[in-house]
Amino acid sequence: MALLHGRSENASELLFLTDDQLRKGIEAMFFAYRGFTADPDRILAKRTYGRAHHRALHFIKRSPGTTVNNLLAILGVTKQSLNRVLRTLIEDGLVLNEVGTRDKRQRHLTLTDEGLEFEQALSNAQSGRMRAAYKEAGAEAVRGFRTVLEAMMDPELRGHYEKLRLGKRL
Amino acid sequence: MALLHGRSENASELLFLTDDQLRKGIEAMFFAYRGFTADPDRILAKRTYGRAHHRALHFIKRSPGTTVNNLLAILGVTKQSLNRVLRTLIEDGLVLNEVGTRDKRQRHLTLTDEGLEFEQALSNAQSGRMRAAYKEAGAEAVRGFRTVLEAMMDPELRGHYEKLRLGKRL
DNA sequence: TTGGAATGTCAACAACACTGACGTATTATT
DNA sequence: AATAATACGTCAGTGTTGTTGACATTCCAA
Repeated sequence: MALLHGRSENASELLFLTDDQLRKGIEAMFFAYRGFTADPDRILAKRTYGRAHHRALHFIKRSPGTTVNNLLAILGVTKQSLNRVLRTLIEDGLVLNEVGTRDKRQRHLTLTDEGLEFEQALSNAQSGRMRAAYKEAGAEAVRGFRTVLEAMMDPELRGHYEKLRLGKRL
Repeated sequence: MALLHGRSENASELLFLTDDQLRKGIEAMFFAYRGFTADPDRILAKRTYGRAHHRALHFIKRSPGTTVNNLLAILGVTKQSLNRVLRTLIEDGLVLNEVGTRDKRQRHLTLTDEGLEFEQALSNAQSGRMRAAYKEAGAEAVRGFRTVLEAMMDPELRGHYEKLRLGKRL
């Protein structure tokens, strides 16, 4: 009896690992990511910008003075792809590109006032929906949300995420 | 005193709604989504397929016999965009395109045996990581994960998600 | 001084999205 | 029966974002 009970308890405990549950999680990620990007996308479209511009602005704001190489590692794209995006942002006066003082090969990236303003508009749009979702779901659900997301990251990317979590200067 | 206590309790309860917490959530979504798509992307690249093919295969498997219009609503793309993907999948013998019996204007989409096999390979790759994340995070975290994701969806898309959750015939 | 690292740029290409226009069945409405 | 609406497919053009590959420049370090 104890054995049977143990078995059934084990089964119910692992019920969240069934194929059906995993598929629901996959679909939830798909649909939620659409919502996640929908609001900033609308703002970006007005400027002929795309998500790549948003991502660059976000991480430059998060780590002001970051180098191109660091940004490449975080974004996970080629330098050619990032360069195209950075060039337009610099040309449009949203990003500042300064030659490094210690190592003059490096370029330090910072947001201009206009860049900060635009990033804020994007951030507000995106975090507005996130805040509503957090509020609706509650603190405990949010903890679970973040726990699962962190477990889904590539270890290497998790490194970048953790670093950013430390809350460097803004 | 009671008032002050009430205030402080309220503040700690809402600590998960700070700008910093929201930003962490945004970054978690970004990095996790990269991990979410990384494994299937590797398989797709071998065939000159992309994520669009994966999504089409996934939802055709999920709702066999679905129509093009229904798929368009779920995927949220234009018919031109979907058509390009469907055409290659049909040409390659992964998807079956059958004229409707009740309404001959409609085309019913189904996976062939080869399509099922390929979709399974993609699904295995993707749910492998998801399973590991679920296992690591635990059942309660997974509940929270899904709760927040569902709250982040567009209401219209949540409708599609809910329908799919009902678990139609496979 | 030489090698390598960091950065930038040019060109070509592919996936995937978009708009707009048009054609063809088929079904629904009047 | 004529007309309108629906479902689907297709052609053409455009834009964003990613990729490779090749090459130049600048600068640090051995």
